Amino acid sequence: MHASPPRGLEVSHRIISERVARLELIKQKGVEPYPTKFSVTHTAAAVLEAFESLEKDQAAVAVAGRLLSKRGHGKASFGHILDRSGKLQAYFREDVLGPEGYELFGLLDVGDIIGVTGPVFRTRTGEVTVKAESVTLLSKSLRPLPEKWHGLKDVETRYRQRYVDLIVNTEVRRQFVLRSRIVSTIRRFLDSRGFIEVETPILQPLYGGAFARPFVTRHEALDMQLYLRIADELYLKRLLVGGLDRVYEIGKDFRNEGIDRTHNPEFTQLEVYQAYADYQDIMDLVEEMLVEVVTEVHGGTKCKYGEHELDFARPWKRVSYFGALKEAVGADLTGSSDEEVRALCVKLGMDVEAIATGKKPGAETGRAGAVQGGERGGQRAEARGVAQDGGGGAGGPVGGGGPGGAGWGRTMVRGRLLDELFSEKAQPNLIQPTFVYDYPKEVSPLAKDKGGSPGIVERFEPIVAGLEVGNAFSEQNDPLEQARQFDLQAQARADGALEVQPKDTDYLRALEYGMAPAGGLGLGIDRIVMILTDARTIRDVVLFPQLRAEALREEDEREDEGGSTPDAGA
RNA sequence: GCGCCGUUAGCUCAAUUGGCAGAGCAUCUGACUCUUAAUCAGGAGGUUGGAGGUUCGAUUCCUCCACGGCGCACCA
Repeated sequence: MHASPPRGLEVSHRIISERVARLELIKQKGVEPYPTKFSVTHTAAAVLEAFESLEKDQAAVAVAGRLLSKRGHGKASFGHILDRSGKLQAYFREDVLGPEGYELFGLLDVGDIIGVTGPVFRTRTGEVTVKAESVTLLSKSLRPLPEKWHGLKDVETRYRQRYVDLIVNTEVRRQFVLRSRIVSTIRRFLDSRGFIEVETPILQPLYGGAFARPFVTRHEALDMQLYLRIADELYLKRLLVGGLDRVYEIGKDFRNEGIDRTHNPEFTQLEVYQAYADYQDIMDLVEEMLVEVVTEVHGGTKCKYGEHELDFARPWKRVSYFGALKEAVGADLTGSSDEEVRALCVKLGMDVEAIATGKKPGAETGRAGAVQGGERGGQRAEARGVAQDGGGGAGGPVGGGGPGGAGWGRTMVRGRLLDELFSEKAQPNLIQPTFVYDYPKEVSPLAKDKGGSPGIVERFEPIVAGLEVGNAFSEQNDPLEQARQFDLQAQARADGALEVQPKDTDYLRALEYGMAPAGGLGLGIDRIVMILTDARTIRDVVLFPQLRAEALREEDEREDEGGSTPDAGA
């Protein structure tokens, strides 16, 4: 499907007209082409499974699905039908169906949805087949399916018309079934541990819990502006205050940012909060949960992703943030000064000034891709906002004109450079499932300080195949400290940092009642599904990825179709 | 937002240096009662994504536009 549909439509229109003509013939025969119901006894897979006994008993089965192929041989034909479980061959004979029945079969097109009843047998070539004693048209198809051999490859059409993609590309179908199993396994895992699934507002008067520009919408009756949530975090932690000690939510977050191979504007995120736990407990939780998920979909802890053979077996590698950095750049930057970090970056050929001022060309890459779905609450991001003291975008909190690329404040350069170093040098090497823990405080203001380690917070990210798939920490539950962080953010906001969330005074009020110590986690479901289904782009694990509007000329098509009526089937 | 690449029949793809736009599958007609990329014979199907330009002549070269892919930026 390309922008304008022109000539091609004339042809497809011809094929459609032929099918419409056959549809009319079917109606003239008194056959209802769109009946309401068909009683199915077996799926295709069930027939294959139970073949031996079905054949012995000569039991008639009733199967239904889409007719994928027709191979006519005069007074007999073969065809395959596809249902939710797979494909099954059917055999149609005139002497069984009768002249009327066989004639009706002749009016069927590949793509029609039909029901077939009859006994099963094995053909001379060994394929389990239903011998049709009756055929029922269940839905007439008017559009031709893509070619049987090469299938549908055009990615644009595959995304725009996912329904066609799902019909003809079995691998795509399998992938989305797997996605569903991954999510249900996660639910089962958490449910069995006493977590309850909750639903918090998607339409929010104040957005928060991450550092991102939101989508803005409007409630007419209330006459107020609302935002689509960018994270669930602040609402879920309110529930901890309320005494729901183990909660989780799986839902869509919306971030008004660029689209690329790892970012869709709406994406699915799991957030989990467990009272009386810290980030170490959450690490265990993540390990155990993913082992269960991977085992469910792959039958073991191993999984291929691109060139890599991943193994999710416990225990995962655990490496501190500065340890990973040291391994990557050969220098221990723990407690390093701004100048030391800067000097190292210069030595490594990084454009320090550009990074520091937020204008670096062509860097900052690793982190970007990493987090969709991965990073929960955006602790780091908030930190960033806090640090911004200059430069960037002007205007209101939302929807201002600028790109939001405010310059990095002098106080924040170290954190920014560290992050850059980590994304560029350390993260890409972390292929096997790894926990990177103990992050610099500069980039994690909602996490709790690590006792005895100034400047470090209790936070970790699970990294798989070089991608951040989540973000977790021991939650900040000191209301006064949290208020200080909010005030710092307000400062950054005033300085023009578009992505910084507004101060959420109700959230602070909640914390003031007292929130149990807790560990929290955000896990990017899309990212997890990508890894477990060996998908290269997020669009392959999102059923209907966001695309620009298609130039559909529906009216024109309709008019054209009304035109000539080919001699087909007459 | 920027750069590069792409868009040819319903689908998958060809087309020498600018010289009559092709194939396979699908479709249509005919034959065929165990085929399975069924087979055999015959036919139809195109304003090469859109609009301009250069040229005797444009799928091919140039400009603009639309959509997509990749990269960058943004961001998670």
